[in-house]
Amino acid sequence: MSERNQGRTPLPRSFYLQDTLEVARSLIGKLLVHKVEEGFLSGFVVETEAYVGPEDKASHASRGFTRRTALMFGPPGYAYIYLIYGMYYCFNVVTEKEGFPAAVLIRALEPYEGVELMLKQRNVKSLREIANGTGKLTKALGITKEMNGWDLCSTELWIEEGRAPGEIGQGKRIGVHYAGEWKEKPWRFFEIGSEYLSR
DNA sequence: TATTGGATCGCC
DNA sequence: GCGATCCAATAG
Repeated sequence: MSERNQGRTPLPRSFYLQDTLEVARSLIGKLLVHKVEEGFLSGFVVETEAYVGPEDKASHASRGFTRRTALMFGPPGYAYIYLIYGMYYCFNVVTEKEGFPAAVLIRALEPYEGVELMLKQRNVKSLREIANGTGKLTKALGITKEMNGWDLCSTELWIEEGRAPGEIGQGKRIGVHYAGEWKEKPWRFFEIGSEYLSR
């Protein structure tokens, strides 16, 4: 590693190489960190969704290999970020081996470091409003399309060991009404009882 | 080149 | 419950 990172250790690429559902479940309790000029902006992951393979009609990759979805077909451990509804960014981590399109969408965080700056960037007053939604957490952490394709095994934007998660719940994915039978898959994971979940 | 609609959010 | 706002994916 060319640069010291104050002792912080990003999860290894082997973590993202695992089965996508396993990654989605294991991410609960991990810490997503963005290093900025002012310091660190971070939060514990409390809600995720898995998008798995070329058949999953809820996944962008179901349309095949395109310029947009190329990252999902690539090697694991990279950020897949896209603009939605013209205004908000969604942050995903690419999973599984190269050639198999899959990713995990991070839907909500429990704020940890840089709370004051995140409150300011979100223009809200309470902790629970900072990152309780996928478009909200990217704004809070300052994640933009510029970071699409960034290596998460790096010292700028990464995920590291966080804390032990509480009990983990599972349910249907949100906002994928167009996906036919695939919208019924229980591929959303969340920490039961967390005050920082979306919706 | 033109059209369409979305892995959302905040305000009415 | 609805409009914002823009880009990728399609169709032509």
